[in-house]
Amino acid sequence: MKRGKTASRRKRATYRHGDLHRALLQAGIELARTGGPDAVVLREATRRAGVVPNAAYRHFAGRSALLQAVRAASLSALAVAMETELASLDPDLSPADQARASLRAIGTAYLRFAQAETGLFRTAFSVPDDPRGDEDPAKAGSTGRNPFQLLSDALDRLLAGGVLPPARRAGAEYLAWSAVHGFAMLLVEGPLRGFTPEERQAIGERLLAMVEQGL
Amino acid sequence: MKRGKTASRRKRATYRHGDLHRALLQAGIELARTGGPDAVVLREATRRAGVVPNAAYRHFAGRSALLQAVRAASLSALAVAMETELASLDPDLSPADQARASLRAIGTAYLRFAQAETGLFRTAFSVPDDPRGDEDPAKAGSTGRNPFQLLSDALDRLLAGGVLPPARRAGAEYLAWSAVHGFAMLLVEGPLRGFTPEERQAIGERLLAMVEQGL
DNA sequence: TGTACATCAGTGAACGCGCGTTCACTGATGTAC
DNA sequence: TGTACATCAGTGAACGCGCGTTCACTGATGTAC
Repeated sequence: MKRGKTASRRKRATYRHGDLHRALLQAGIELARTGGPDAVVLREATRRAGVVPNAAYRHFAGRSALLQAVRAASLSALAVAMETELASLDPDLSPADQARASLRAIGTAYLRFAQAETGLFRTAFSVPDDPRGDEDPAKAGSTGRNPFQLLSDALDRLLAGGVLPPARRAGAEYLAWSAVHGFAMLLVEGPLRGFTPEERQAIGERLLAMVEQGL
Repeated sequence: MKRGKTASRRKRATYRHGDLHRALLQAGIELARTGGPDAVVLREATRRAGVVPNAAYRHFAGRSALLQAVRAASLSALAVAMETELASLDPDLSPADQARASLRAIGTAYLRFAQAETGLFRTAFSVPDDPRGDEDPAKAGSTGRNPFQLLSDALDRLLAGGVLPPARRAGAEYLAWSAVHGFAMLLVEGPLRGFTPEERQAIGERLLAMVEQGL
């Protein structure tokens, strides 16, 4: 039986792998998707790539370098989810309504991503990483903005639309982020795991309303 | 050099330990305090208790049983922190102000605990555990109420004081909890680790104001 | 008050596990002549 | 167009590590007589 190692290594036509860096990253993402950051294990990634364990060291400095790359990919996937949600907004709204809608879209995308891609979500935020001024494009979506920047943009629109008083703009990212992040964490790996989809949806909407109201 | 094992085992006057159950739990709590849930390692706990590894099995079914006990203790410690904060409130306030103050006290205690006892905080919420209807006294504070129940009590007071409209009472726990929990997580093991104490304090206060306003 | 004995808390030794990482190697590839 | 050769991606074997857990044991304690 023992598949994997031997089997997939046989499959390779050539002695060289071809694109091992990519394959390892892909395997790492798959591991994170299933089991979160702790599941990103060097040996398992090489197994999935059909390669001997130490081969990974030609492409990554070590396990933590691989994990780092997987984290960047997770953040990028979240950014893409936000961008997709934003793109679906009605462009004919007034600036103020547009701004409100985009903040909700960011929040909705965040909660959806956390629930649909739990492992990647947990991986994305598993390690400290100050979002202020982080311009790594590997963490961005297709607009080149990372999740934190997309949230900031939405808040800027609220300010411009006259919805958010200037005095409350500074640091508003952290208030909105905290609320949505907390709910996501409680749902995803916390005590609210048992919530039904209906409960999740209902509380999620009320949470976004609370943020909009309370900001 | 090699201290610990030999040294502390020698210290024991009698062949029997005396209160190994307690000692293991205490060691587990200490480990969690320093390194979070993953740091609760059976062998290390027995080492600290000055006992051979398998001795733990007389008192706990296995590692996960020990971790479970440590989690309960962490929740209990959080409940106590909340109770302490509540006890310091001015009793002469109007019911409405009293209610508002107690919700803030709960939130403040939560954020303080997360920052002062990061390891225990992370341990407390590391595993799913539906708070609804969990009456385990090991998770409660000295009033017999666990953290979730203390939050519910505060919201009930807001309702009774006429601050919170009845239609918004149901599920309000999850809105308040999410906001505070999210901020705590981002501070404690997330991207906001780099915040200064001043930033933490300022954003924390605004967050609690947002919840009060937006509920 | 003294002794035999059952209980069971803690011992000592050993397992198998999968991990990250290091070493000296081999052989496919692409480049210089 | 053909050949020698340097490069370096992937191999094979091995480390040391700490973990959770199981086994057959031993000896301190407290109870029954």
